[in-house]
Amino acid sequence: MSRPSSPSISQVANRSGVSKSTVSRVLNNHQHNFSVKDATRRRVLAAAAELNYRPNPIVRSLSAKRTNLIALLGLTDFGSGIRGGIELAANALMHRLYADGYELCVNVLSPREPAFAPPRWRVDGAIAINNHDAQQIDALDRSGLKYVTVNGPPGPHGASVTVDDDAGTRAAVHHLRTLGHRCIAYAPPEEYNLHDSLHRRRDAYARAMDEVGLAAVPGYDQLGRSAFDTLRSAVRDHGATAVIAYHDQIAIKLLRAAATLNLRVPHDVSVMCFNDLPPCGDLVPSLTAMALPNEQMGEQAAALLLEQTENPSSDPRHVKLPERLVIRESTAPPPNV
Amino acid sequence: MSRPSSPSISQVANRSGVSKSTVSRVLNNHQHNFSVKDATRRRVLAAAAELNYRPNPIVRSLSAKRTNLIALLGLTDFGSGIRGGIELAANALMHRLYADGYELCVNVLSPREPAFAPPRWRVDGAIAINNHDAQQIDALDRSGLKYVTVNGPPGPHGASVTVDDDAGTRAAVHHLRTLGHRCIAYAPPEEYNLHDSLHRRRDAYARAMDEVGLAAVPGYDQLGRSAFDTLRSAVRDHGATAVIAYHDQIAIKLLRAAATLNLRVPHDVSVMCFNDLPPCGDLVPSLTAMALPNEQMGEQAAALLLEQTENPSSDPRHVKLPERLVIRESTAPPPNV
DNA sequence: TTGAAAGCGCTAACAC
DNA sequence: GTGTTAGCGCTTTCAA
Repeated sequence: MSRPSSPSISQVANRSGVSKSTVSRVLNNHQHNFSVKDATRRRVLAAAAELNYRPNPIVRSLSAKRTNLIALLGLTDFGSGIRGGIELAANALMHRLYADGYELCVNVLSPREPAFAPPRWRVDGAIAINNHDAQQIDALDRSGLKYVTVNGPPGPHGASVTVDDDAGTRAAVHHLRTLGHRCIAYAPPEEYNLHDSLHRRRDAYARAMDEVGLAAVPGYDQLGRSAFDTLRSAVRDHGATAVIAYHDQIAIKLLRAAATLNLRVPHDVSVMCFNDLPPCGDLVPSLTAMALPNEQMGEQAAALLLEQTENPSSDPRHVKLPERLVIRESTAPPPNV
Repeated sequence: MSRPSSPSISQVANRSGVSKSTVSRVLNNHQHNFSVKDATRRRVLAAAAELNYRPNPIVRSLSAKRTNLIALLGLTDFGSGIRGGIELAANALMHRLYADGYELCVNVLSPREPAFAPPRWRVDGAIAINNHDAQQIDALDRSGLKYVTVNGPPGPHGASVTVDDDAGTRAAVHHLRTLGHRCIAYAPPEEYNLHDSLHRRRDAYARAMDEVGLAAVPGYDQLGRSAFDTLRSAVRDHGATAVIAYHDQIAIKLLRAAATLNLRVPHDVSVMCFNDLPPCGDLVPSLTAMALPNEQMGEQAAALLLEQTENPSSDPRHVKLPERLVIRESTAPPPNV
């Protein structure tokens, strides 16, 4: 309950024999209407270093115009033991922002807090990750804060970084078609989720199949079915020789379902998935995957946000990043070729 | 850059026609030296509700004695795309604290920030997750803050929740021994990490083998070797018929190594691992695992911390939670039985 | 080139 | 019962 003993700006001021204002101005490198004698600056910097002084970024935000704080929104829990690529994006993002002199602040975590509510302290911008729809970020959008959505639909006034699931799906279908497959199924996740990739990939599949003159295998739009049922229906009832899975987790279940059904992968049926995360490459057979550009998403998000905060009048940009086909063991020509 | 428009306590005060203090006292349910007319209380609550007022928890911590904030320390990045169980612990912890009226606050994230530095705003307690050693939490320990370490060694003045790797390892060896195995290897992770489980499990393995009169298979203490090399050496050079893996990730690589070496699991070699996380149960073969009590760790951590904060003179407690054997397909009697 | 003082949102000690 | 005021750590006017 005791006050954390980290040094305050007053202590630095005392130690260096100047006022708090001067300390603040020196440490923040103020140029406007301000200059210091070199000796003073050095004394201040020395005192700060000796005390290991670090300003409290949130207190600073009480009064400062610019805070160098970027809020990371959308983190309402720590994951469910199932990890997605978004962590990789968040890491890349953090490092990029840091390089530009910003810090990332994560909202206080509480089940009661709305997921994308702008923070209650002042920040220079916000990143909304994995928002399901545009409505979810309504409050953020109306706050006037500059923001970017990452891997979710953009809001009216924000920039966005998304992933080109359309092209990715087309490339996936193309890959399988080139191998000789003519009956290609799509496996939605076993469990509902609200992320828009759920619809995006499903619809992209239907479109891509249509484009190349193949019929979508029934069941592709059926949610809540087990991987086992999806695979059995696709292969046994509809003659599918390949399955594109919504993500790696469902693909792993498909591999197991195949084993149970005495189907060899890829000999009897090819399996591939979106999102190339561990352990995709280590499975037997290793999984062909449409890799998502996780790190690039983070970097782009940081870049787009900085554009906005540093040039407030610029129009928010929308970037769509390509996915990348990683061919491994789980896809091969169909049995009858 | 514009100030987020979230309402301040002054606005609530204006709207309800009372002073800020009264608003504060009503909303914080003060009892000591304070009572309100019911009409006033209702007006305040109504105004707060209408404005959707939420106090800024960090600003509150500037002056409040008690903040109802618990700091979560140790989160320096968002993960590496590889799942861990600690997220499950953190979730359980958050919900438990929330139920008791606390909120969790995550430090501002920055690569420059020391991992376990106590926050620079006032909190009622702290949780340090996955600390590697006691030294890492030195600053925290000296701060006088009440804290718990979760899944890491305790500090001199803090409570701790750990996992009984010793008993777990013994149970793993017992399981395999009961199946008939006499030559049981241990596979350390491919990549170095600093977490103390690295030594704990390795040493526990050596001890457990010793206790039942079996010889530890050489290589168990060799870090940085690939799963493939570990398995080949254990099976080919030393006749191992079973391998206990440090975690699920290395176990998955062992499965692949086995396939490459034309070893069937579990027919030729049994594989099991610590940490039962997805996709352990979905692999082919599904992995026998020593499950870690992730959620319980979180709950216990919250409980131990609350004990400390609510009864500051009580001695910090140390809880060690049991692991649980989950038998699946990847372990079976050795080939020659 | 620097300091004093006000103020950010909130709580707590002290009035009345 | 309720208001007034000081102060938490920091930045930013305004003065000098």
